[in-house]
Amino acid sequence: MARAADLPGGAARARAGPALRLLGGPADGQRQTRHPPRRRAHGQDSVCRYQTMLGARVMRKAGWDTHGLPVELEVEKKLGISGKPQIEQYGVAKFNAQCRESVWTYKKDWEELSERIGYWLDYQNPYITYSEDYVESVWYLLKRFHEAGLVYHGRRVLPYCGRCGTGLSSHELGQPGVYRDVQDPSVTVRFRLAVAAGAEPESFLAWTTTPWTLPSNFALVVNPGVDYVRSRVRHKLSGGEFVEIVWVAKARAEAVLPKGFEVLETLPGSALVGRAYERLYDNSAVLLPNNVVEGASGQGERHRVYAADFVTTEDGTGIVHQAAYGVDDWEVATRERIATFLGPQQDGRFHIPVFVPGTQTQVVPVQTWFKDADPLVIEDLKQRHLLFRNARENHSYPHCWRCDTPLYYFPSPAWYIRTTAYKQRMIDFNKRIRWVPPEVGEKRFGEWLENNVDWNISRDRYWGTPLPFWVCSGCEFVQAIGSAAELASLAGSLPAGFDNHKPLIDEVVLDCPKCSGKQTLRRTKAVLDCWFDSGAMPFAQYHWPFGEGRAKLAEQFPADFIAEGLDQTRGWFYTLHAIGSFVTSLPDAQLPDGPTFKTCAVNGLVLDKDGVKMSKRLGNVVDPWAMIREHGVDAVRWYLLSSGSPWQPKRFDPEGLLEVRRRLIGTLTESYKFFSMYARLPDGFDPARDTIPPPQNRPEIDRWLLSRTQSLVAEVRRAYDAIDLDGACHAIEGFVIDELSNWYIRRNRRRVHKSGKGSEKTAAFATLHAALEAVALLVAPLMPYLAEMLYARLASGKGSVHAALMPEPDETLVDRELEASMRIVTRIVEMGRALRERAGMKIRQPLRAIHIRSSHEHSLELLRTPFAREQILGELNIRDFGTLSSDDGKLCTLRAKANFRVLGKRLGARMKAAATAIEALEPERVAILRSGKPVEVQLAEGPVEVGPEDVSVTVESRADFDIETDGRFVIFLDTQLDDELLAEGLLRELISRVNALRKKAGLAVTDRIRLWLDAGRDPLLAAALGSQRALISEETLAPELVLGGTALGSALLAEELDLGGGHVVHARLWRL
RNA sequence: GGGCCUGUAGCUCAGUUGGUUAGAGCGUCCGCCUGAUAAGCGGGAGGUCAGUGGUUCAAAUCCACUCAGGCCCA
Repeated sequence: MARAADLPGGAARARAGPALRLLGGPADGQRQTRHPPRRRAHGQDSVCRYQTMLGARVMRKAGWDTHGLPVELEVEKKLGISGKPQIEQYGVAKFNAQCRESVWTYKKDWEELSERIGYWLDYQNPYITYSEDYVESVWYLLKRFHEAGLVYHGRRVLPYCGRCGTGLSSHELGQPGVYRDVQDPSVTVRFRLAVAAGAEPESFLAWTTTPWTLPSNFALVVNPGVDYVRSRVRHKLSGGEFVEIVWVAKARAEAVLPKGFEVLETLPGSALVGRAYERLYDNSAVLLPNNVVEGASGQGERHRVYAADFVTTEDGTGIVHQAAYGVDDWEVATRERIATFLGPQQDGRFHIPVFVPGTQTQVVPVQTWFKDADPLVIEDLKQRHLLFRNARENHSYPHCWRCDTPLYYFPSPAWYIRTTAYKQRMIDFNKRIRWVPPEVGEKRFGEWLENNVDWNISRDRYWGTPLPFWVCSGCEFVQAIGSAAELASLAGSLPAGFDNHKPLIDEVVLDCPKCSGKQTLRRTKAVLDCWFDSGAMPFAQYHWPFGEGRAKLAEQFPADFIAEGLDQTRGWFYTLHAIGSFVTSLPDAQLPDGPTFKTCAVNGLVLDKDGVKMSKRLGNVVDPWAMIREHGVDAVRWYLLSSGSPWQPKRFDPEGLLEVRRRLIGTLTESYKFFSMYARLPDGFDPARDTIPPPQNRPEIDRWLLSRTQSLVAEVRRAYDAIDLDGACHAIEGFVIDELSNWYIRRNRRRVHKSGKGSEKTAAFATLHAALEAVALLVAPLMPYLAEMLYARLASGKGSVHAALMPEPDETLVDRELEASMRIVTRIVEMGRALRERAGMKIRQPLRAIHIRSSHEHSLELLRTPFAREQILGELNIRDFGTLSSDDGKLCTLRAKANFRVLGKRLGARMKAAATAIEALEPERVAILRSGKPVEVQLAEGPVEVGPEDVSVTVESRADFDIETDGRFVIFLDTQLDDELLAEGLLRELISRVNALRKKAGLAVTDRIRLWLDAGRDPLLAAALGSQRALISEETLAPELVLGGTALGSALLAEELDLGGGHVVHARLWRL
């Protein structure tokens, strides 16, 4: 098969047409190799192949996504180390070298698989996200973001492993075994009101399973819309009674408070907001600068009640303790601009001791592991009568998948891009993207943009694009670096072996321009979220804006088409959109002000046959190589693209591949074989040499197939244009199986069998050739291999099918009347077959006549054409049309049925009654309706006029002989047989049996035989044989035919053939 | 926990703006055919349209909730 590289100019084909600007989703040798077959590659490839065949120039630059945590994890595994401390110990330089190497582990396999499945990409000149040029482009982009004031430093709450000293990605949280049932404290704590209303102690009650976070408490939150009760509670103690006042959500009071509590007051949560309470602990823990909201720190008061919608009354007290170790908590802190304390730091240990307020009583010493603080805190609260309830509970809690350590959430420092600043621009641009299917753009992606939050672009890891931000240790001035040259000039010189990755880059120290050279700038330690790499590819793949990058991008921006999985909505689709929407706003970029990609085709994941996601762990992954070996690439591609909406998950069932092979591929190749077998014979067909009758001089059946072929071309092109690959598949499948093979070829076999030349035969070959060639071209984007094979043989000398132009429908060949006529023919034939079947009349037995009735005048006209007549009589083996007339209603009872859709709108509630009345209409009145006039129907509410369009008329048989009807036609057969018809039937049966004998004897289709037949004392049979010697000879390829008498010598085969109806013939045959 | 999507015959999937008896292919059963076909023809069985409630003359279709699965985000 032609490969990208084989075409003139390599992958970028120099053609006359406009460019299709494709953004290839990055290949990802690390993760995707040997993964389940994705539909993306096939879908994207098919669309591009189609565009190429329309004459477009398609750039097919391959790309490698090379950075990121998955790469690091793979290397950790390979080295047998785990976690950041061990990586540092191993050496970041060595570690990153391993990562760089590891990316290519599967390169060969990936390329080979792509090549094999026909995923047409240029691997000669791919972009690689870790390359110097790529990273430099990314730096440039980041610098532009920074210059535009869109980059800031803040914090984000992430699951953290204190032992490994690292945050975990959500992907890692999804690992099996991360969530485990464990027993944890479940405590309800009293937060004393700063000002009690009465003499009795008064508290807010809050519940937590993480007492170690209590020293870091900064606020309580309530749901403003929920009712809270102020209750008096009495506790029986050994020494007497203890009475107190507590606040909980009204809905939780029964569950939380002891029996006999007394509700004193009910208030909505909103009324509690702002109330102050006494802090549980003093600590001198780090007061976090609240960088998420700039300049916000300390504006909101600590230890007060705030409102938050996330508070529910499903568990706890309806009042929630807030510490900066939770996502919601952190949101409250930033929204309310509250400066927060942190007890345990990133190593999971308390760095500052915790004291009882106003005392020197130390509750939690320095270096305490966060989980070990739980009992210390509980014991202290108990001592101070602040523990309302102390219990333990089983719940699901996340653990580090590497080391089993319980995780905790931690507000980690992070760099952000303020995407919210140009959110509206992204929303507007999204409306200009053509999404396939549209819902993804409107809903999933649209709503994602509506709810846009700033993009956290930093990762505290090693193998990634280093963030090009140098920060002053003194004044926090940030210097963004936009190129290697800029860095070199500011630094004076770069270390030997500098490669713009960690760790060497971290040694580059710059002078702070703000602090007059006294302080130094050091690079922030983090690396870039590798999704930024992916989203930057439109620019970075050309090393924009350096060198020739500017010119190349101008040619290729924006992209016409991208395709990826639905899971990329917030991945690649978003990062492309977010980066592109910013870059196009830069005047000096000189790019069209619009979206980065114009069309986006989304496809679903492939699941296993039980609908479960494929994963190595479950062992339900389909090996693409094994599949291809067994079924072939074309079957796999067709299967994945032909069933179901491509954006929906696809259940992968190998049985389906078998079906594709049997039905479509089998039928198509056999159709071709039929053509080639006869065309290759000496008196066969040569399109170059033979005088081919022009279409208008060919028989109707040929013109029908030519017409259908053109209609198919139009339909398939429409489907391709709409990126409806499923639709294209179905149109092609229907044509090849039903029309080309099961109708045209079957109906025309005899024309081709005829020996010698003739315009009839040449016309059949030419027609078949045209249809097959069109199919080869139409399937080329979907089944590249079979298409190439067919095209090479059908159109030798014209080159690769993938370099050919997609045919355009030739309207002059389309004959809609003829197509309509054939549709009627097929319908009559189907009904005729059913009648024959029921009458016990085999097709081989000729019948005298078929009678047809129809009330559709036009249908009758179409039936009266010689073409329809020939097809029906030939296919059903009937001598003649009997009566062919307008339906007089004598054979059938007419019934009317209400057309609910039309009538329902008009009648509304009276619809039901009308339907009943219409069904009860007398046949005579139905006949009036059928003749196109309205009738009046009586309903309880009064008369209603019913027009012909308000009903559909059906017919029911009432004849005493067998008829068949589809409501439009009524047909019946004359099954009376005379000797002549019987004789012909016998003859046909005989010929069929003899040919079966030939096959049984192992003879080739072209072998000639000597045939001896003896009808014994069967006068009818004898007469039939005697009168049709020539026919028998011809049909059985038996130039030597002997009837009766003594059979000579030993035959190849001798059998007694039972022809049915008591007729038996003895047959012997010899090879000549 | 949130957003989006999906749930229709044994399997893979269609099912138009709500409208007649819910379809196709495969599989299965019965019968036929078998010299282009891992084919073809005729007929049959097989559905509480995930469930519950609602709107409506009318719901697979619209609404709400529940259950199950998927993707993404927490």
